[in-house]
Amino acid sequence: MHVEEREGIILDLIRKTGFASFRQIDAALDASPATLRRDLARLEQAGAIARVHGGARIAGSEGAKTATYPSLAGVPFLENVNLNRRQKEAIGKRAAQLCRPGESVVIDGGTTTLQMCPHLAGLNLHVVTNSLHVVSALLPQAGTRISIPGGAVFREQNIILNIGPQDMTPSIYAPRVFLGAAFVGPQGVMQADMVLAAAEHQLIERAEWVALLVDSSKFSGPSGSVVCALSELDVIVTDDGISKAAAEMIRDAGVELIIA
Amino acid sequence: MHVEEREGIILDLIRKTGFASFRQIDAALDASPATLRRDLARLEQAGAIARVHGGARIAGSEGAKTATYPSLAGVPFLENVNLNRRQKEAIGKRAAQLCRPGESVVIDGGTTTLQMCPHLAGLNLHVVTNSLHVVSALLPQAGTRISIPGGAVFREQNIILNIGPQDMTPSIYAPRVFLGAAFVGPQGVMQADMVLAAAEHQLIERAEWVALLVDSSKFSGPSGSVVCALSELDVIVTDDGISKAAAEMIRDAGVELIIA
DNA sequence: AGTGCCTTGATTGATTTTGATTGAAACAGC
DNA sequence: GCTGTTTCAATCAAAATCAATCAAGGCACT
Repeated sequence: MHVEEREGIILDLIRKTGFASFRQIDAALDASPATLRRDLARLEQAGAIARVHGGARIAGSEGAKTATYPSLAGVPFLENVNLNRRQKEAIGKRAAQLCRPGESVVIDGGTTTLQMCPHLAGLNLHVVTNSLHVVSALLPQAGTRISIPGGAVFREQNIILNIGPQDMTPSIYAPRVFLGAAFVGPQGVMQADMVLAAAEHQLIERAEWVALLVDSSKFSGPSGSVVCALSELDVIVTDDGISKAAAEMIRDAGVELIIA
Repeated sequence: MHVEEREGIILDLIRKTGFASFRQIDAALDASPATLRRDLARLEQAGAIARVHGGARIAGSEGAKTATYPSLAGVPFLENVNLNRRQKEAIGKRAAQLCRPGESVVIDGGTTTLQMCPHLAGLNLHVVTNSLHVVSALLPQAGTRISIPGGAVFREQNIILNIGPQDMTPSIYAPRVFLGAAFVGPQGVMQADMVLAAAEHQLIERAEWVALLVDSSKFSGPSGSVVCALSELDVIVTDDGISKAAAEMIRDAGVELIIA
């Protein structure tokens, strides 16, 4: 565990709700309190956070004493990359095994689906994505063909979205889709924000097979904009932290459940 | 095992996740730590990576503190970026002045046109581009809208090219085009490679106004695939190294010549 | 073969990071 | 106010990492 890695996780923790107690940070990271305090001191020095007795909060939010809601809207999603990173990596690796060499797949944007990318080298896939992060991650893989839909770039979500009447051109259509999501509940798959929900809807509306990649924390939490119903999915890949109730809900909807 | 081979493996390792610890690198390569440290020092000197205690990460991504956009930093561009850099910067800056606030423009890929990007902040432009590098450069500019055509990503050139029958969707059409080129001669504007030539042809075929950005070295050299005739251009922006003969050729073709 | 140059690997000591300990400071309850 | 508990900061020793130096080996060229 290195300095930057720890600082990234700490920042993610703090940005998640605007505040993180020292105990939370200590529980999340495997390092001595002294080291964590030094990390906090560095981050404070850099102006990224403001320390208070017992924890730290986002710098520049002095006025907002009231609890801020966990909001993904407007927050560049890369900040969540380090959250539950271990699980996301496992899920991404497992999901990559679902790919068949040479086929065409759609990879949605999101921090979990992004973790598939390192494991796709050598499969000679044709990847269709609307995520600039995915494009960036796949560029070094010489054997992977990349196609993207045209449209406007939305910088908060770092996705490309065609908001006109046209949809993805048929020439870059791929039948199998790997989807990410912010929350999953009985109402279906959800995204934190309408733009993302619309983007994902574009991706799956003509799909023949849809896999959802989510870490188990996504099965509880606030809700958002509905992308699709659970029954529209074929597979869900998640980690072993999933509750029995959630697993049952998934099976009841007729969706295959894979624990990475 | 040669130097370049090792450096390539190290770079791949680092690009895989954006960071690689020294132990990982040491485990992956059969060379002494001293040699690997020398490799890292060279790569850092070249600006490809940034070393931190315990490892190294991609240059330009300042940890999780600021890395919010997908960065193409570290993605191989043409070696040309630093070639005639002074001139290219001047040309880019001058060409940016040709933009009118709020308008829609097309910016072609290439090392010269790329130099326009830093000067476009605040103009509230709508930029249409097929270059991933341009997208990357414009992402931090909050006021600049970015649109891209759909299609396949060509990694050598880092451009998006629609090779199907469809062309750029009308909704992201922009009438004024800033073009780059590899070579300019009496036969017209040329690119070193057919893919690039085809991409640029797509860009200008419906343009109402075309500016060509080239440093003066481009007026002599080998030729390539023709993109368009000189007479199809409206403006050429170049540096003061241009020869009298070339300047005359341009004026004879009825094209305005701007020396940056 | 001999020379000079470059790359590599090993050794050493310096620097950085880390975890534990201790005393000071802040907080909560009475 | 006062006291017990928690949190914080400073210090120190151990471990890890880094940089500098030097000798050995490879390669081109004479």
